[in-house]
Amino acid sequence: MTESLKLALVDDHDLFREGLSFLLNNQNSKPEIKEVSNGQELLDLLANWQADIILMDIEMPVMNGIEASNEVMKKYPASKIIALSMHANENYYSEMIDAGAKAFLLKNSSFEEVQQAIDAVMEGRNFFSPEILESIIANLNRKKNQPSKSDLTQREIEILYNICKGLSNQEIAEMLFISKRTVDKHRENILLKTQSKNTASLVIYAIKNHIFEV
Amino acid sequence: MTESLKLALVDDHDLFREGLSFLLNNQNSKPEIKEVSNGQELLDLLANWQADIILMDIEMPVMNGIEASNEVMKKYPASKIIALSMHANENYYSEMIDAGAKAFLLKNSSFEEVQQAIDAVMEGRNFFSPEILESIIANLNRKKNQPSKSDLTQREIEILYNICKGLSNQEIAEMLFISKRTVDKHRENILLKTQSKNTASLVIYAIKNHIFEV
DNA sequence: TGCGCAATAGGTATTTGTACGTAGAGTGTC
DNA sequence: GACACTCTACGTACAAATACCTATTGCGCA
Repeated sequence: MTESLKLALVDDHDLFREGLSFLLNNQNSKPEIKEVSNGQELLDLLANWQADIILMDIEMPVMNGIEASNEVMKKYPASKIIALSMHANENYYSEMIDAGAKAFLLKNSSFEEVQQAIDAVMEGRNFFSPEILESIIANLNRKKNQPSKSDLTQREIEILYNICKGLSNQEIAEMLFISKRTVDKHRENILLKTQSKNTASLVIYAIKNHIFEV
Repeated sequence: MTESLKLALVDDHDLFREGLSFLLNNQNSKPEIKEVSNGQELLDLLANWQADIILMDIEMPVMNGIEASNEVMKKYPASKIIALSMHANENYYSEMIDAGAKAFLLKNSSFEEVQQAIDAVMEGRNFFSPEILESIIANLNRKKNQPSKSDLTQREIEILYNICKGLSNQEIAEMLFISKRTVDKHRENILLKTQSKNTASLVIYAIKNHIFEV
């Protein structure tokens, strides 16, 4: 008899996890399932139990799916990670794929798609929800038309984060022990890089790009 | 033999719905379950099939849970609505309760809590996730300490919306065919009412209060 | 060793936002 | 008819943000 599939479920929404776990348990081929509610718990789990497949949410407290995937792939490069996201957000899937995810599903996928994704990654293939594929194609076209301006430095992200918290340049300067003029300059550069024209669009950018959470 | 419980599941995330439906189906008392993916579909469904309990998501396309609850309670006042939300957002639950919801669960509740909520509403009681209760208490204290300043007029919401889109007061004035000084004044009033100190916090407020979507 | 880049900082000018006044016209309500 | 509230608008002043300059330091990479 072959060993059953070992499957880790990583999601902070207990109800979602419970439901999915139940669905997975009621297939013909019963996998061995372990549930955890964030990336840190996953790493703790994997220390003693090697998963074949990891179904991983992205937005999670303590350690999110992107960090967790990076860590997992460093330590266990053979892991098959299937990302489970709420939204077809451009940044999410590119970061998750960079981090080593083999498949990307939306939470409004059907369970059939989950099964397809599992089959695919077990055979070494990739799998993406149709919505994700659309979004990837759309992005490819966009990126060809305009040079990438969207990578902020760590310092710039820090400044932007504090802008979103409602701090003025003066206040940010005091907090970071640098001159207000330096913050002015950073802010100017951030506006340029993000192609925003004022504070309001800056904040929207920060939220869309998960630099600031509401 | 008593009739089985009639239960409507309203959520745009198929996978979540499938999982929950499966869990509900595997209890001792099997309810009759119908699934729909937004408020409009729910109303269509109820026209021919009266549900005892409606498990309803809040954030949904086409028609969200708040609008849907309002409509449902107008037409079928005996309905027992259990709200299922992603976040413990103050505005959400107060609006859902206003709209007639009898219980409020978070999606990181356990399935046991779902069962408790169903039992509670069937007996005419209310049920809230512990996190929601905490949040309600916290809000009560806040509201007692400071007079309510948070209701913006329609015009103010319109101005705020356009601020979030990155428009300057001048541009908003031109768009609405009013003086820039009037927009200045509106903006000032909005800052006051929302207790924000600048554009950045204003945008955050707008997003938190669903005046602007990212 | 030279190059690019991130982080720092200043000069200067203009635009935009914030703050505190006042006030009329319109609407709905008690 | 008095009152409350919204939308409109202006005066004035100061604070903050935006725009376009230059420039030094340090660090890593080719």
